[in-house]
Amino acid sequence: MLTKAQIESASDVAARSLFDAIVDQRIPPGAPLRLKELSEQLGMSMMPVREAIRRLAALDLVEIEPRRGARVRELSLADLEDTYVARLHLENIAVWEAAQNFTAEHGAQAAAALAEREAAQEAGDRVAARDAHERFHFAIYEASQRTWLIRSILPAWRNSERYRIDAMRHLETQASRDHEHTQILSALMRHDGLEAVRWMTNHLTSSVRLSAQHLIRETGETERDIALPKVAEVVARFDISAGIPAT
Amino acid sequence: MLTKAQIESASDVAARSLFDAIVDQRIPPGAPLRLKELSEQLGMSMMPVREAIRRLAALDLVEIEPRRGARVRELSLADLEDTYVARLHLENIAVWEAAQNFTAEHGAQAAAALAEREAAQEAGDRVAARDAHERFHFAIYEASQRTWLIRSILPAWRNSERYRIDAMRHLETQASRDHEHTQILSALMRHDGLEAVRWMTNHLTSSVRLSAQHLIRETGETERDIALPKVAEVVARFDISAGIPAT
DNA sequence: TTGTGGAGCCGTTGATCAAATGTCAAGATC
DNA sequence: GATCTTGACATTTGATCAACGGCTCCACAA
Repeated sequence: MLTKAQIESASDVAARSLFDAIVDQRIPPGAPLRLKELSEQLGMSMMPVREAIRRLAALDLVEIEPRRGARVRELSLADLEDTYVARLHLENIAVWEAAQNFTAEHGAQAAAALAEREAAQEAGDRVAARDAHERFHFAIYEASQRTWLIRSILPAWRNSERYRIDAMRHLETQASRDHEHTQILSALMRHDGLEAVRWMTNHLTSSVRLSAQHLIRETGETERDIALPKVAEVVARFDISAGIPAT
Repeated sequence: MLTKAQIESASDVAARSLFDAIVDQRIPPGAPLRLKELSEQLGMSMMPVREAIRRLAALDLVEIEPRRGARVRELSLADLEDTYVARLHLENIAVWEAAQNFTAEHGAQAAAALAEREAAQEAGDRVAARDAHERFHFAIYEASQRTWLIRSILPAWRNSERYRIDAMRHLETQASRDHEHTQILSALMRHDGLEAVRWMTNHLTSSVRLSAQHLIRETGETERDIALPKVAEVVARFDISAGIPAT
């Protein structure tokens, strides 16, 4: 029990609200974010809204032009590809290092988040599902104990959330993703870093393919295959380096 | 020539000014950042200062406690080690991928920044030297064309700047660092990714050792060796993955 | 096509509100 | 009698608000 609920400042509310609205595309890509309009909607002054927008700009979800205001960054296949290439690099490193230090407590936290995600999914609460999903992944990365590495993951993660909207709605893909999640987790509990990396790579690769298909259907952007590193190549990098003698 | 100098907002000025002051330790670790005090010093209102502080908090240079204000994050050997482990991972990937796409123009930009850095060093202008150094490294990373990867490097980079203060003052270490810089650049111009990674790893490893020595001397923190991955191990990871057949 | 005027909007300001801490004195306890 | 605890008050400081000033863009006319 919390002795005192951590107060949520007006700009916290605004930032959360705007983030959800952008990720759910209730505010579509390219749309301008008018301070006055948003402050009236949220029942607060312009300043907290302004600060919230700056925070989202730090995550590159919105673009700010000086004296011109902010607008939601456009989505593109190139940005999607770039985002997932970064995630593949960063999150595989985190998972690899997490495998060595993974404790039962890490496992419990991750499993709890996973359960919450599925419950929220059942209940149709997309925001809660997204939140729990993020907690699952980062509970895993926490085990790597690489603070700066974990921090560097967050912006790309948040950006990729913009592409996941609706792309994951179908039940069969959802089941397959749940399978990947549990496989990653169980590999980590066995301290099998290589297997965890393998499943993580599969997880991200299948995510980006679904997102790309959805984006192409939705926006009519020219269809092309996204250029990701091969799964075998990614995994091999970790596999072999494990056998290097410590000079 | 710029057709019109990009106007610099008050918060831009404040952010730059505070960043320099923190990195140069004119505002020491642990010191509180009082809005009123700083706004008077900088000759502006509290709000731009507040925004600048929030920006620095996004880089984790300062810590914000709600309703309590901000203070400069403390330095520690653990944080130093963590920062450089992240940098080793991230910047080696960037350099590796940069090698493939490196053009003469990238090389020219990087070389120019390097020259500026040495000139500023001669002139004793530490801020300009730091700025040029950052431009050199990021000119290289730009060649990787991995936007999100490059973005994720910046926070850890900026954090490591806090530890470099004065540690690099001696001429002989400076000369050795210049050598490393030119070796990285020339390897990239030859598209020799492996050699570039090797020099980058040396570069970061020697940087972190100098910074650690300085920190131990300065703060009297318990001396211990920092735990970094072995150079051979880091390099081998890239070496071998290059030979993986593209399935 | 180019110049001008007006409307809209952002960035900044100074003032106000509210929370948190430090101070100080009175009372309780040893 | 000395020390610690407790509670209210005052002060400091961050968070928010409403208004001002200046820049940008668009429409319209020459």
